[in-house]
Formats: sequence, C-alpha cells, structure tokens
Amino acid sequence: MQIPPSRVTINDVARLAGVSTKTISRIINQSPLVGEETRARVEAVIAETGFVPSAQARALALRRNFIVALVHDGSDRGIMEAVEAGMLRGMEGSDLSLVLRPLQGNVAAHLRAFVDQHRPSGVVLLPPLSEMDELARLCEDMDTRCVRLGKVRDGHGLGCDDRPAMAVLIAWLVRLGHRRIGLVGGPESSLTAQQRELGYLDAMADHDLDRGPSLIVSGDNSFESGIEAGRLLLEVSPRPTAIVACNDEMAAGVMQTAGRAGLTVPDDLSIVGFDDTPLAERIWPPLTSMRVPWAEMAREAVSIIRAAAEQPQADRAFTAELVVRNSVLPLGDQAGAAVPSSAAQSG
Amino acid sequence: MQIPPSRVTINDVARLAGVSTKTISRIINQSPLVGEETRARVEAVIAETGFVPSAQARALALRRNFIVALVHDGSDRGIMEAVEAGMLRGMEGSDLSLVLRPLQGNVAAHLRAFVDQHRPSGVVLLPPLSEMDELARLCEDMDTRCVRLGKVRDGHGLGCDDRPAMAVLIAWLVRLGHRRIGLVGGPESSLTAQQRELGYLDAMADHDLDRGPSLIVSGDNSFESGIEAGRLLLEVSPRPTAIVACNDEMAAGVMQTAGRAGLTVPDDLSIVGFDDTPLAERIWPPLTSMRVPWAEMAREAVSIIRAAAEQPQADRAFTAELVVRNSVLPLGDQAGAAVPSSAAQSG
DNA sequence: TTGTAAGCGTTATCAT
DNA sequence: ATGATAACGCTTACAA
Repeated sequence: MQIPPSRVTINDVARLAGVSTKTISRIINQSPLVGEETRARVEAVIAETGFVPSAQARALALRRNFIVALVHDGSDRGIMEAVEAGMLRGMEGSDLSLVLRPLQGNVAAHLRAFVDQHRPSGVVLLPPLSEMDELARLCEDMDTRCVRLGKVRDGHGLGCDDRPAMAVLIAWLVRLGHRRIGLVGGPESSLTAQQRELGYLDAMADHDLDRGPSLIVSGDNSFESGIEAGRLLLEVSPRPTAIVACNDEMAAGVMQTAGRAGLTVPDDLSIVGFDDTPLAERIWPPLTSMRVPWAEMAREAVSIIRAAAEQPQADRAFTAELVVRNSVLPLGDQAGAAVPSSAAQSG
Repeated sequence: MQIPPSRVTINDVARLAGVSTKTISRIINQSPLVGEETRARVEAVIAETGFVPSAQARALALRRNFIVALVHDGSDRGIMEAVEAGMLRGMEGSDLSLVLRPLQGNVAAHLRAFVDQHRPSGVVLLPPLSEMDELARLCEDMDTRCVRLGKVRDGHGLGCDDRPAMAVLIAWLVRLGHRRIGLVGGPESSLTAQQRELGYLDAMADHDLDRGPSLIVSGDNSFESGIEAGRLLLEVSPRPTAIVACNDEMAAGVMQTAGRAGLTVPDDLSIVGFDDTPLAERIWPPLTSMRVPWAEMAREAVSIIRAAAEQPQADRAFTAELVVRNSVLPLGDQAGAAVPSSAAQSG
C-alpha cells in the first residue's frame, strides 16, 4: 500500500501568497469576506501552482462527501440512461460527483452502510426503491438529503402525472378506433405501475370498454417479461388490436412476440410503450411512447440536493407527453382522429 | 452549511475495547498482527456499536479515495451498460465505489483536475479516450492506476481481437452466399474502429470481393449516423445484400433506414452489428452481432486496479464471439453453410 | 478583512 | 503484539 506523494496544499498557497490558510479557504469557498487585492494575489498563486483543493480533506472537515449517489435495484434499465444524464447535468458547475449504487438483498442495511461510510451530499432513489419509506427515513436519520424519483405515497418525491397520462394515452387510442386494448403492467408492488394501471382502467371505464382481467397482464419491467406478457395477450380472443406496456422494454418484448407470431406492427397489432427511453426510437417500427421526463426530474433532484435551503421538497409536478411514432395504426372507426401513424417525428 | 453530528469513531471503539486506536485500525485493515483475543473483543465492540470506518478519514490518511472512475466521452452509449455492470461486479466485496465521469471539451485538463481532486484508486478509460496516450500518461504521473479498455497502440489496455473477429464475421457472411457486403465503420480516428475495418478488408480481399470505397461508410457510433450510413449504402448499385456495422447502435440505424425504404430484414437485406449490446436482442428482427465481452473486460480492469501487485498490466486477450440471431438471410449460393437465419437463440 | 488554534477520523512511524 | 504521537489538508470557532 504505497502512499503517493502529496501535491500543492492550501498551506503552500498561503505561504506563497503571504496570507493565512483561512483566507485561502475563504476563497475556495467563495466567501465574500476577502479583499480585492488579496483575492487577486491568491488567485494568481493558485493558477501558478495549479493548486486543487483536496476533496478528501474537505470531506473530512465538513463531514460529508462531494458525491451524490444514484441508488437503484437494476430492475428498470431503460430509464437509467436518462436519469444518469439528468443528474450529471444537474451537477455541472459543482464539485459533485455521481456514484452509481445498485442495491440488492437487504436493501436497507446496504444503504445504511453506504451512507454511513461515504456520507454522500445526497441520495437519489429510483423506483421501486423510492417507494420504500424506510429508506427515506433512514437517510433522514443520518441527515443525508434524499430525493425520491417517481410517484410516492405521501407526496414526497419527484413524480409525474402517470395516471392521467396513461388515461390520455388510452383515450387517444380509442379515438383512433381501438376498442380492445391490452395492458402490460409493471410489478404489482410498484406504485408507479399501479398508477399507470389505474389510468388505463379510468379511461377504459370512461369509454365503457372491456377491461376484464384477461386484458391485463403484469410484467416486471423487463424485456423478457414483455415477451411473455405479449404471448398471453395474443391468445386472448378476440385478439386486442392494441397493446400498451407500462415501459418501453416490455413494449419491445411484446413487439418481439408479435414478430415471432408473424404479425406486422402496426398493421396487425398496435403497440405503445411508456417512458420514451432511447430504445423506443431505435426499434422497428419506431415505438409510440408516453414520454416521462426522467432526465429533467433527475436534474431537479440534484438541484434540490445542492440547494442549501431546507425547503420542504416541493412536490413539483412533471408532465408526461405523448410521442407519436410508427407503432400505432388508426383503425378509422372515427375519422375525426387526425393523427396518422405515419406522423413519426424522427428525421 | 450545517455540520452533521458525528457518529461512532475509531476512538470510541478503542476506548470501549480497552485498546489503542492503532489496533482498531489494524483490524479494519485486516492486518495479521493482532492477537486472537484482542481481535475477538474488538470485533464484538464493533458489532455492538455499529461502527463504520469513515471513508473520508481513510482517504485523507491514505491519500487516495475509495472510488474507481469510469471515464468516457459519451460517444458509445451501447457498451456503457455492460461496462458499468462489469465494473460493479469487479468491485463486489471491496469498499470501492463506482464514479461516472463523462468528459468533454479539454479532456486532458478535465481528467487532471478530477484525479487531482478525488485521487481515485483507479481510472478506467473507455474508447475513444482509452486511445489517447496522453491521458494514460497523465494518470501515471499522478500515480493513479489507469486501465484502458479497447485496442490500444502499445499493447497496453484490455482489448479483444477486433480485427480477426470482423474477418470471421465477414467470412461467415460469405459462406452464407453474400458477395456484396457493405460496412458502416466507426470514427476514423478510433483505433478499435480501424481494426474492425481492417478485418473487413482482410476478409473481403481473401475472398476476392469488391471492397471499393463506395461499400464503406464511416459513422460516429451513433444511431443517427447509422441511419445516414444506411441511406448511402442502399444507394450503391448493385445494392449490397448485407451490411455490417461496427456497433449495434449503427446497425439499428441501418435497420431503420431499411424499414423506411420498405425493405424487409433479413429477406431484402441482411444486417449485422458488433458488440452485442442489449439493443441487439431487443430490436426486430433480433440482430446478429459479434459479441465483445465488455463486461468481462471491465471486471478485469477493476481487478487490475485492486491488485496491489505492480504487475505490468498483462495484455490479456479477450475473444469476440458470433451471436447468431435473425437479421441475416442465407443466400444459399453455397449450400455448405449450415447456419440458418432462424437459428436465433432467444427462448 | 484577516489570522490563530483546535479539531475532523484515520493511518504510518517508531517505540515498547 | 500493541501503543503514543504526529501527520493528512481542510474548516470552523474565536480573536484581532
């Protein structure tokens, strides 16, 4: 275990600039209580020496690390890319770093150990972990800021309008002439998935359509479960003309099943996803999907963590938005519905 | 900027166990120089108190943080998932954490600042950054272990047999009866991409086939560039019967273009990808692709970083492997080629 | 506006 | 096998 050589420290800079270390510290921390001249002189020295404050030393003194942890259980790979990107964007201009923390097994114990050891500046919880009040409480106890992504019971957390969004999506399909619409739900334990399923039920009821249990199959957000769900749904008689999945991965799975069964999408079967992950536009035909602004939500999560102010984490509402691509065929029952399946938006 | 309360420290444990702090330190660090009894007593106290050593304090004392940084430029999202997973697996059982570090602009300066500030235990460079000798040298200068993923000039780094692998892939297509084979190359500056292109040229030359410049289009590893490359390649006359892309994203782009042009894959056009990322099996038809063991390579990278031994980073060779799915049609020119396009392996 | 001194929680050195 | 003590590089009282 070699000990590497040390580099320019705050003391070197102080000596070279002829001031005290505290003054350097003030400058590092952007304190306004420093004279113009002094500041200029010090900054010159910093530039010359290439001094970079040690994150470890600061962390020790401040009792918190300059990291934000993205905590998830790996069950929904699709949204990770957007969340990572959003968090990274939110950390620009700060000295924060993004730590990836997948958790399995005894989730609470692992999270506690992690926070205990690393004292992150903040923790961002992804569904379904974000739905576990225990984890949020745990962070609070260790006074570590914690932001939960996705719908959460008591209004904490950054979520979007999953339920009405799904209802809007279904209503849109109905306007296009679809009557038999199948649903591939997420894990039954997931609140987000429940909301989306409720939205489906709302809209189907509104339009007085069959929403019997045979039209609803639950998956676990994985591609594989989408394949299986698709298989079940295609056996239903009469066959659904459209299948909506609670995330894009599962929608892709359904598409896979349709393909294997010799069905053409959207001619023989319309398929819609949810979240609008990168996968949606990469598959063929491009998948129509309900866009959930995961990146924006993640960005906001980091902002909350950065904000020193102890504002009680406003329940800011994000809005999902339909992205029409080529996986839905208008059946033309009601000509009013103008959006043609060819209204793809990719270049 | 509140200072959180402190928790159980090494001193508390020392006092409670009636030994010195150094002894606790020895136990934390698995030093063998501790008596049986003492160790037992101390471990009991640790368990009771729930003591967790502070990562910050250790980092300060050891002058290196318990983090490994995954450094990339975001240009090849496809392989990130596998690399992240592999690194995470490699870190299991250690107290290392994974930090995501996308770099843009003045890459060298940013990397230097990052390493200076965080003193990571190691850095893993992804292509094309891994091809920049400057970055590796930079890490060395700051004695930070650095592992480069992908083919690298002087034999450093963990790469796989891109060139022969691509040659094998092309030979396989030829055996299936394909004669006009287009290539979507990666960025021209990328060594990995160059290797793959050379493999293509090798095989085409071997079989005495047309490998004129019109059959080779360079992309930048993005889906969009695949779309564009596909457009160019489909205009070539006579049209290629097969198109090989240097990664799956671009292959998906080609598929997109084929779809828009009304071509059916694989009936009208065979398409093959490279890397075998999750995308490959999620699109329709499932994409035949050359599997590059990114996860295994990433896992090995972390092992190297963990290994205290200063072994000169063996140039361990990884092997790519053809994964046959449904995106290639045998033309039957030479009946000997037995692998039918229906030899998909997904369940 | 600036400086002094005492930590923060761990590890290495050198004793014993 | 174990312990006292001085780092490690920075921050916050509290002065001046």
